[in-house]
Amino acid sequence: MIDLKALAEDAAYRAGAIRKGFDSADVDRLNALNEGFKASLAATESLRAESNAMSKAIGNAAPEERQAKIAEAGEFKTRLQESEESLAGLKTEMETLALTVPNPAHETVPDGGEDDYRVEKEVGEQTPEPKFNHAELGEHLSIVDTKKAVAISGSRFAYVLGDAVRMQFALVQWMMDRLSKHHFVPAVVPVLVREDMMVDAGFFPGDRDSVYELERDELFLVGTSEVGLAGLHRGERLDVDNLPLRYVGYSSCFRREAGTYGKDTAGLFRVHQFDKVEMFVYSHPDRSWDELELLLQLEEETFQQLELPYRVITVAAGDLGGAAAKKYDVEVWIPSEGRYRELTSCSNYTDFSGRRMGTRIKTDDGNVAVHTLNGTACAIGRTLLAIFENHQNADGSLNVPKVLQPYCGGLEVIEPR
RNA sequence: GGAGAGAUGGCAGAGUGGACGAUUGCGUCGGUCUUGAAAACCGUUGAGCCUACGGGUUCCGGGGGUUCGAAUCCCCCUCUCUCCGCCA
Repeated sequence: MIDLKALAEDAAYRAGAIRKGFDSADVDRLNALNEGFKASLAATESLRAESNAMSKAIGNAAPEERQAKIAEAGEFKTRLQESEESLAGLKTEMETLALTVPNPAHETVPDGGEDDYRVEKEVGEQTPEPKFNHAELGEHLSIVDTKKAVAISGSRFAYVLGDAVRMQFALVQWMMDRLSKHHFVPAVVPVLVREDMMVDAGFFPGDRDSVYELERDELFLVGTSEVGLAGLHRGERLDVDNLPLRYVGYSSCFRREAGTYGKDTAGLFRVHQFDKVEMFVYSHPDRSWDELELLLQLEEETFQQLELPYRVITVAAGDLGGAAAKKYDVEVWIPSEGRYRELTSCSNYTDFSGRRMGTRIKTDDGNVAVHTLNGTACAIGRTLLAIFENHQNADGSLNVPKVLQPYCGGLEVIEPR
């Protein structure tokens, strides 16, 4: 949820929403609705005050006066009801529209759409094209099987097998160890959540099509553990002294990938179900931009230590999604494709989700919505795939990255079985 | 899945149609006393929204309803607990 007051009064805030593609006519319409709502609220409340006073008077009235007063109050009530109905109508209209307004882009975010990102840095030397692409290598080493998965679940599912599974849990354990040094509290979160949780976390109504719905139980399968982590302090007031609160979630993630037919059909890159380690931070508003830089730094270190060449981009305003005010993508070099592909990202949602969740902090200026941030610690499927491509030997065997070897029982090389 | 009980402020727990935004206890914060602390005593202490900053209004799990008036009565939903069944 955006800050309606800021949208009306703060030109920069308004401009940030419009840069994300929101119609400026709708901003005007929303502001007008808000004004109308406030006027109607004041009118309704003063009628209500009158009505309350009348009721109170009945309680205190002498018995012989009661009937007359009750009749009078009954007549007055219809006026109040009319006013209440029109107020409710305005409120619904305003809230429905307000929910569609995106969190304004930060001033450091470039204009434009998907292709208008800004490259911040490139690190590492691009690996030459390997013998096998990631999908081929997975089959070659019998550590990924998509054909069998298709038979039981349809396209975009995969089995991860054998030493790849050892690497998967090595990645998880390694991340947990590293993040615990930065006081991230580990969390395994619910992957089935209610609709209002999807709204409050900032995903609905915008991303509804990309989420699996279990209609019979009125539950939704989350696309990221971020949903569960964002809901952890719903309705709470957090103590300033405990901030920042950092969590690291682990869960399976489910995505419908609607509208991506024909894209990335091979291997693990784009599947309906994958496991992910996710960072999530509750921050004081004054500190959230520093926290974003920390998340980025942690993500970069991951690829430095895994010895994967990468670059960092700042995503352009039009490609940010509803909730993020700013987002970095960290893209790893995929030599078989000759391009960088997104492996992790981190975003500052500022107060967008905190306001919906009712997660607030007590400050000298009263209670304010907490800022929330999230960042991918490790999207496991894509990380495995990047390792397949970048650590492949000429003979088609695969080197286990050095930092993961201790977590894989000393395993150094994966050979065909 | 079946049967029953419940949901009230930071926590515990009263309140069953008008005096209740809510008794009380604990906790919180401030003070008295004390070299300091504890104890004791005195006081303080929920949140949202609107505001011409005087105030107004809403909130007792959520949503509807009855009534001039609802924490209290009625309906629906959600959740929690107990017993049975099932189960990693």
